[in-house]
Amino acid sequence: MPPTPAAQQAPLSAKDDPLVLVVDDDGGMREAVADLLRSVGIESRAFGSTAELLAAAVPDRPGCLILDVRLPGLGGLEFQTRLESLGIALPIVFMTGFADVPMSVRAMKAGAMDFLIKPFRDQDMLDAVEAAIARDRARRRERTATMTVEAQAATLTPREREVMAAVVKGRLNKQIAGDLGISEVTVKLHRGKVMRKMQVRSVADLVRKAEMLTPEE
Amino acid sequence: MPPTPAAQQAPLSAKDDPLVLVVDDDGGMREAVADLLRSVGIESRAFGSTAELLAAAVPDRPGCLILDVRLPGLGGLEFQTRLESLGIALPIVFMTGFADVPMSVRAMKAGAMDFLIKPFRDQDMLDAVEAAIARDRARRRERTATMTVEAQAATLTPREREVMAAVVKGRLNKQIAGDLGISEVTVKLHRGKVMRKMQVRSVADLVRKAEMLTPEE
DNA sequence: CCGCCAGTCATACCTTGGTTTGCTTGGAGG
DNA sequence: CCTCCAAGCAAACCAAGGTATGACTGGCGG
Repeated sequence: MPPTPAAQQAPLSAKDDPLVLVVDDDGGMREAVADLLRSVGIESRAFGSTAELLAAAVPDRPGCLILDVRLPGLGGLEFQTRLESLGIALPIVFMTGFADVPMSVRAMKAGAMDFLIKPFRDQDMLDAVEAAIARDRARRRERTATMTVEAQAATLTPREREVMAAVVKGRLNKQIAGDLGISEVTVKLHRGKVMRKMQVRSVADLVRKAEMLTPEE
Repeated sequence: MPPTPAAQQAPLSAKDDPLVLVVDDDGGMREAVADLLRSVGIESRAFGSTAELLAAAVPDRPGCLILDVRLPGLGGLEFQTRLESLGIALPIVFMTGFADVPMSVRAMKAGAMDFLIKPFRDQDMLDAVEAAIARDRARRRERTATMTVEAQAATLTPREREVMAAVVKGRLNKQIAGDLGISEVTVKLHRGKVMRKMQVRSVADLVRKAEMLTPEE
């Protein structure tokens, strides 16, 4: 990073450092978890309820959620469902003092990273948090890439989109021209524009990018 | 299916109908589960232990495993790990009379479909089994497709493999020739063979097939 | 009303891709 | 020893991809 002036590196601890959000109605527990995380250099913010968390302006950083299952207002499991319907895919580590098997299974089936019983071993929590952060990092990378491609695809005209779809399907220019009822030159023209707008130089790369656009799976 | 003679449809109940494997040391339980499954038209086989299951010649059909956690010999969870290391990815539905949260969480983290407490509601078991079978079907489809591609790729010579990799990367024939220190005509020759052996007619299809071959993810 | 832009086409030209034919070489296996 | 095959090269040829120039239309917004 030679081009970056050293002076501007001052607020280094941000943006890409993980931030863990802790929700528990027990202040002592919040403290304990925060201390534990701090001991391994992970920053955290604590909330007494899910409402508090939703009200707060949470910075956009990789991280995870540590959630008590038994919470005032809507419980941890309902909150998990709620977050998903809001399109928030932050990995969740549950913790609780009172839990039964069906509850933990439900949480895990809904995608929770872990489900710890209080009192848990520090290392178990740290392992879970570490795994959750790693997953979130991966998810964010994936999301960023997808959004870039979507932004590029958004600049395409309807016709260009049609042509791109056909090219990705492996159709020849000649065939595409026939399908769309236009001349081959025009197809080439659209095709060229697609390649430039999608910022690829080979059909192979175009295929890979196009596959990222709300396709099969 | 007009071309298929009706007479040959006799042994219809096989090959693609689901088969559920039940392992429980309690004979009554095995009976009950088998009856339940039969009531919705799902065939099953019961075993008294994991050893028995391993010893048996299980037909290759879509299905799942219903496993008691507490088993003679190695327990259900260890068996789950064991199956995975054996490359057997049959979805597992656990059931048990005695279980704690950590045990269920461990099972779910290891990929179990569900974890039911005896006595469970019939519908819960049926839902779990249905979901497990659906997953196994999807997995088998995926696996079949991958194996087909792998079989095709296996017929490629080392050189052809190199050329294919380069083509999929989007390299031009000219560049590939330079990279490999051979002439462009030869590259075209290999390239043509690759297209035939992989049974594709467009680079787009080749890219998709190549992506299925032990790539990134 | 005018300009912009998506969309269309033609002509011409060049680059890539792809096949065929024919020939060479070197190693593995019957 | 002879055959088979992966691997290579050349010449010639045709098909497909790609670009540039220039020109026309029709709709939409200022």
